[in-house]
Amino acid sequence: MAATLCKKRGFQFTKLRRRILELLWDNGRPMGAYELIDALSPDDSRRVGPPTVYRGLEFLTSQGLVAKIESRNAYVPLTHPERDHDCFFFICINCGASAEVKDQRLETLISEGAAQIGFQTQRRVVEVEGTCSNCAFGSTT
Amino acid sequence: MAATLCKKRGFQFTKLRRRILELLWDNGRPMGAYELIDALSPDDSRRVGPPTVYRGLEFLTSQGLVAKIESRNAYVPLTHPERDHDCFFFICINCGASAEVKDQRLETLISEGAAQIGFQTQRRVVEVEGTCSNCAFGSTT
DNA sequence: ATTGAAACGTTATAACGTTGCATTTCTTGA
DNA sequence: TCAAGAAATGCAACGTTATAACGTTTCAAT
Repeated sequence: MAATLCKKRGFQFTKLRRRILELLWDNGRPMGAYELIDALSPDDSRRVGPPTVYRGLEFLTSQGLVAKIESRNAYVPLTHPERDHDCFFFICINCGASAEVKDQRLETLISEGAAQIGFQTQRRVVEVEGTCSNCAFGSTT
Repeated sequence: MAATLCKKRGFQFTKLRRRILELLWDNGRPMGAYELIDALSPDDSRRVGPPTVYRGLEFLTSQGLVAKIESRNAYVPLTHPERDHDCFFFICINCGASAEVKDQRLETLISEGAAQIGFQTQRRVVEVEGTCSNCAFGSTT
């Protein structure tokens, strides 16, 4: 996991942070914070608390390793932690799969609109909800 | 309020719905559901319950009169209920003001991207967080 | 070893949203 | 006009998502 290397920005890539990131990658679709809590909590041992997970997510988000899907209160791992661009997402309302997209033109368009009203952009949230090609096919089954 | 007329799509524009919409317009910035509950509840009389407000918001949203700002769990009144386009928003993280924008090019760009991956778009969430021109000026005070 | 900062654990609680069912209001049609 | 049915609202309880407050552990650097 190249993530470990990325952590040489002077921040610790702790066991907790690694586990959260791995869970997100393994899961394949956005996970809620409490879903992560369940996944992080072995049946036998003590259950981790919400703050633990939220702090982990906050850190990973600050490093560009994870993004929150605002329209679903769920979190996804990102493929481009190097660059600090925001990503855009297509999210299937049927299967929950989310596709990360980076579109320079979209960014430009938004920045342009912002400039026109003297708005200083700090974060872009672009989430497109709909049906992915897989689920569209199977819809008549 | 032209909203009343818009209601002649065969739906009732009840007192509750009207009040919620008026509160949103009067407030000038996004309001949370529980903020609306407070505003709807006169000190003397009985307090309205969450379902009441959420149902109102759901109706107004379905009619294109209100939109939810996903990144803030808050709701804003819309200026173009006639057309069923999604709107885009610039939201000030300092003062909370939100500016509604309709940009055909942005819509086109997103639809294009969707088409490329065989994605059938149902709803677009575009929210740009940052600092509005007003707040940027005052920032050194 | 000591210490100071960062990370984590724990409990409680705030904030946001939904379910299910009872009651009221509105409409419609004899 | 009035009964029947549909739509809307009232209400209590509950579920989900997120944070506050405070204590403990870990770990790197002296």
